[in-house]
Amino acid sequence: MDNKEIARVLDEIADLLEIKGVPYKPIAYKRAAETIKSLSQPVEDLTSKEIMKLPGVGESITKKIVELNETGHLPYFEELRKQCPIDFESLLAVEGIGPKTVKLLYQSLDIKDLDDLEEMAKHHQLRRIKGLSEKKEKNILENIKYARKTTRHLLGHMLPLANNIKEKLEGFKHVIQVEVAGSIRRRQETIGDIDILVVTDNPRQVMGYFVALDMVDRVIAKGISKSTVRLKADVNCDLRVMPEKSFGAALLYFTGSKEVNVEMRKMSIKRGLKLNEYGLFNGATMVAGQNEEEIFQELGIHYMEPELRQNVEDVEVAIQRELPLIIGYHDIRGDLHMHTDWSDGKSSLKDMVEAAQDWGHEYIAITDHIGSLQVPKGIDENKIRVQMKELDRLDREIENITILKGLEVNIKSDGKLEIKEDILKDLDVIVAGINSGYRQSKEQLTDRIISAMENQYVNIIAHPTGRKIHKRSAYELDVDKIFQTSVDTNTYLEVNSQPDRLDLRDVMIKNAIQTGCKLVINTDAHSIERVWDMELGIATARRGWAVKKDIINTSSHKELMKLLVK
DNA sequence: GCCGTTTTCGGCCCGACTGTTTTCAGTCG
Repeated sequence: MDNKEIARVLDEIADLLEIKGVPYKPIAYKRAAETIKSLSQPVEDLTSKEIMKLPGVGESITKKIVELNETGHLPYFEELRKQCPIDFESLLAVEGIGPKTVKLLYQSLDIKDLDDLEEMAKHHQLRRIKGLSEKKEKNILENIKYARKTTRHLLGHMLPLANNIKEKLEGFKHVIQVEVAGSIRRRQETIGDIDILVVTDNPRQVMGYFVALDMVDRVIAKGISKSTVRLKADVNCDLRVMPEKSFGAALLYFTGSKEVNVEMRKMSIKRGLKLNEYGLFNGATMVAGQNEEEIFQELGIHYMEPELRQNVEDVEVAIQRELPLIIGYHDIRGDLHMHTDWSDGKSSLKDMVEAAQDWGHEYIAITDHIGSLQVPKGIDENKIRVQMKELDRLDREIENITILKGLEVNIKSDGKLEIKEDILKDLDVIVAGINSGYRQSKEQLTDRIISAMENQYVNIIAHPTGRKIHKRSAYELDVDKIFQTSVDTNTYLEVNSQPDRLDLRDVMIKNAIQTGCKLVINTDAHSIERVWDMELGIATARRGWAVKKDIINTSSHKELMKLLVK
């Protein structure tokens, strides 16, 4: 069983125990589920002893994980489920419904899923239950609609929207300070809602301004300290007003993650302090709160970059003061995977170069697709020579940026490259990727990538796992083998910055780096606007604990050219 | 069920908001 499935079982056990009213165990199962979810390797590959060492996993849960791995079944879980056969995930997705209400609904009306719930609500059965009411029934009916269509949104789509709202607030006279918090600040690859914090001298005015912004669809709640709106982009946005002296504590708290918050509060208690969204307190005295840095400092632990605030272990590493100095947003000096209208791109060569210059790149590689069945708009082999001359001309014409000549080539299903090799030796950068035949076996796909890496001209493996968020999962690969071959052959694995790819993803990046791999962060941009996706790739690398030296395109042009020789 | 710079037993994050609570439980973040 893979980690996701095991975590799901543990999660559901927690829900089931919660409903039965068992105290504390649900928290334990939830925590274990979180640990398994964030694991960078399959738990199947671990021994019992190793599993037991994982945070939040003890003897009892270890036994259950091993049993699941070995037999695919867990009688303990199946028994619990038989006692209450409820679709928790969908019911708990309804705003305002928690475990207690699920229990109440099940016991009084035998409600097991969203359809049951909607049926009963429509027929005004909920209001008859003691503890519920007409108002609650109406709320539930309204919220079912959102629960049904709630999907998480891509970071790449939400980040510009959040920044736009932030800018509008910054321009409003009563706003003193404003920051985007929540999962966007952690740069999580998908986002549930947008959280924004402000300091203001006039909360009422700010709230009025906020709910009237042109991107707002409707107002869900409007108060002096908190307002929630539904944006036209089909996502909720919360605005909270905080006192200036608490801004850092609030930012820390509203940035999360939840697990990190819980862990930091526990840690504060151990130090005789109390941490909440208003500050860090010693008795009644506030010892820190205006900014995040001073809170970490007072606690005597490493400052945690928002991208590193994922789980309990991150806090533990911060306590040990062993967090790495992760790559910065200005450390990247070039983009080695870009397309133009010579193939399937939308912008001209010159426009792409100028966009890259605007971003601040010192060098870029133009890597148009070779024409093939999959990429009918690709550049044909004769035209490559013409483009090469054009690139040389542009390189001379445009100052302060070096243009490298490259290509993106398809790795065929037999592992060979879809191009005659004699042309490759005249190019600076070869990006190879799988753009067809994802359905092969794990062995075949692994061998395909490995034989591409063994090709003397291939420098970069593009979007190595092929996943597309919300569309398709990563293909099955023997990643250990691929990471090792990457090290052995000086072939670099890409962190692709396209909003729905972000591939390699964070946990994989962490693993690759531990194996000794060097990576490259590329945009794979097909138009000038997408040159700015670089920020998303960097964010992903930061979440994967990458430092500057792990990423080849933090090098100068001169150093880079050495790295591109196999 | 897990865990240990108070602990192998006895705790387990915290505050705000909502609804219907007449003093608080449930939910959320």
